[in-house]
Amino acid sequence: MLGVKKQLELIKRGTIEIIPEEELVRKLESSLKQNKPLRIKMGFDPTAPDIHLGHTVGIRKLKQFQDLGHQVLLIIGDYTGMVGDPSGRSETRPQLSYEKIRKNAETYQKQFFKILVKEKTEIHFNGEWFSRMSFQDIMGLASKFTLARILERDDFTERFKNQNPISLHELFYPLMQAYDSVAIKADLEVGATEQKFNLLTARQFQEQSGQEPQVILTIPVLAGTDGLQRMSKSTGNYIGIDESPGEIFGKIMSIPDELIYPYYELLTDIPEDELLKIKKELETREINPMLWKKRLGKELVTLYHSQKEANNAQTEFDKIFSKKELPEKIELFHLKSDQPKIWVVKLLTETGLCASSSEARRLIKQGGLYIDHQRIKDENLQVDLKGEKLLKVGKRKFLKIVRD
RNA sequence: GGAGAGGUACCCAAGUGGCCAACGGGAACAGACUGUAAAUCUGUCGGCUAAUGCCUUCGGAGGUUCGAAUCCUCCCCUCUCCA
Repeated sequence: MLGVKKQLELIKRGTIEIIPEEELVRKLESSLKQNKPLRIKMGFDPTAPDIHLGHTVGIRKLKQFQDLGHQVLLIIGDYTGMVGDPSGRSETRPQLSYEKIRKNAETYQKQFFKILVKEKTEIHFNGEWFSRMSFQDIMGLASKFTLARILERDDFTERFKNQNPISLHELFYPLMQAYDSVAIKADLEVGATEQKFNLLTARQFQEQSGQEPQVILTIPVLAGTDGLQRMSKSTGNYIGIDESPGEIFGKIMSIPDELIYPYYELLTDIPEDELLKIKKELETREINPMLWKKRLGKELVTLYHSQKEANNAQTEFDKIFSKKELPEKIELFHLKSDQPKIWVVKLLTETGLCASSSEARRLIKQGGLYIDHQRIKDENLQVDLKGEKLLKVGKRKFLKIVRD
């Protein structure tokens, strides 16, 4: 195991706060002395089936701890997921069914280990302890906290001030997350900055239970591909680590230029000195930022797929968007029809390229449709179905049609 | 339980009897431009229709009216104050 100083240096990279830092130093020292790894906790609520880049900021931090020889504990919030974390939220989260959550939890577990080492990771569902609690237990937990403390939180205050509803069950979320730490005796918990309140609550609970309180380590919240809101599935501005190389690469290319640097910093393993160089070049605009974006896309595809696929993704992108050529592979659609011709609009809806006829008409009027490289302007066109037809809809949808 | 305010399209948000398929903004989509699926600009943005047009929509259900998102009745939901 590395020395305390060296460990601390690594741990601090890319973190916002460590509270309290002296305690972490002390914990690291005693861990080293007793050769006993620290218990590092992070929780995830499986509210969507995918792990996205936003999650990986924390998971990568865990990986660091893992590499340093500490014990990583993942808490899958099957119970907290049903409540929905109000942190940073301006409205109540929709409540998910238990089945849905368990199902998401399965895909989560698979995706975690694209980053973490499975054998060295301990996974717990918080239903393990919550499902066994009686109403009495829950009341006991609730009695340790006051309304004033809960309402201190910015998100609740905002909602209250704006006269938005706050459901009672949401007030329990911090208590549940805090209790998780008690249940697994965490030494340190990693969470995004907006989690600070929940993380701190755990310290209080642990102390009251006679445990040494956990150190909290906060990491930045990753902005989504829109550059405005935090990355999340529900706002659709996310990049899932299980997505195809082409999608990951393309989505990276769609992020605003200002996001290039933060993404490098939080999502890649690029060494410090190179980071500085990138930052400088982006600021001075010496180089077209697109180039840095492409490299970023490649880094990420390499991380979650492979180097080879990363190269392919870039080649494809260049082909389609820079050179405006065709992609390598185009899906073939078998159109069932006994007519030799078909109305364009119908063709677009039948193939699922457009959701409605109106949308298809619009698209054609706007010049977004090409058939066999010819721009189609006539929305009444009857398309001859002889042989194979190549459709291009908008910039990025391609389809080959063949009549069955 | 009492008094008041509110529920409008994916989101925010105007609209208080016909000029409303519903202002504006965001998102999304298309086009132009750019060595970016960035930025910027332009356009589109309920459905069906070649089109004049037709059909469905403003929390839900009824009603008044030639005509309702707008008025009335009941119901559901949210917020505020009182208890």
